[in-house]
Amino acid sequence: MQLEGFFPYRLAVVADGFSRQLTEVYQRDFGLSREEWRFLFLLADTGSLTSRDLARLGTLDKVQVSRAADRLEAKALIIRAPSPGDRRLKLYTCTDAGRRLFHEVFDRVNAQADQILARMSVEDRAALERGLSTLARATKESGVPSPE
Amino acid sequence: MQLEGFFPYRLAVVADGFSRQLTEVYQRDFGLSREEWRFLFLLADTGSLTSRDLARLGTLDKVQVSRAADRLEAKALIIRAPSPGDRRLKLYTCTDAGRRLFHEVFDRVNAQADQILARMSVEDRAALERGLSTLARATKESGVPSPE
DNA sequence: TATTGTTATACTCTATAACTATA
DNA sequence: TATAGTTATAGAGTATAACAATA
Repeated sequence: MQLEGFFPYRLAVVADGFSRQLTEVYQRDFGLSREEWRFLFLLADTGSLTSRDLARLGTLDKVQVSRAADRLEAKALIIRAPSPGDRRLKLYTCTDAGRRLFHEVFDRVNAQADQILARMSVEDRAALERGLSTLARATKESGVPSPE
Repeated sequence: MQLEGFFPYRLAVVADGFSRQLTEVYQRDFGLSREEWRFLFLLADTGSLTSRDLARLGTLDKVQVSRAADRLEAKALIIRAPSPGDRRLKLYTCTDAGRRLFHEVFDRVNAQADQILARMSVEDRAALERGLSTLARATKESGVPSPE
């Protein structure tokens, strides 16, 4: 067994290489961290979300959410307010500037992703989608001891 | 476009989740860093490799190689010697203890990976392999401005 | 002069735990 | 008491540059 042929290694290297192409765009060109980018992404097209929603939907923990919120608030891209129902929770809303920036960044990131994915045939992309979805399910089922 | 459906996000999350299951084994149970693990992997079944080989084959830079070598040498898992041909280069060789440890770790890591992959059908695994290979090629071709 | 391996440094990320305020 | 958000801290990882040895 060679390292290059070892599936886990290939997955890690390919995912990292692909991710790096996109990270460069939102980080270098727009000064957004990965957490800020995910945060904006989730908020841009919804009304408001709580920290809990953001953490769950964006695969972030509460510390990451809190710190990303600090920076996004300082840039006036989001508004942070106590949640009416339960005042321990915070409710986040995108500002117009936040929405505008997100769409600008999204176009650039998406274009970069498409530039890569367009080099694959439709069949290969479909295979990747399918394989990725089933791997996601398998990983989740294996990590969380499945109910029997 | 939802974040959960955004391909780059899904790829990053799935790859990270899968990797984490394996990292735990070689890190928590055997105290190996990712660099040490890759280093041992490359060396276990070959005679000797130079730093340059290890860097290229293991997607590591020269600093990572040098530091991983420090730790592996301290554990007596590898031997480091100047390369006869060009004495600026170092030549690394696995000790018997290194080989033994590698195979022990490999069995455990592989079992963990199989536990996840076995939850996928043969077809889904084939799709994943195919998709991953073509994505690797597409990413490489896109990153390195292709010769025209 | 250029390259290799090493060392140094600063920066970011990650994980964890304490702290506060609300419930 | 339990939970949410914040803040603090230590450790790991990353990127870059300086440096000595060799070519």
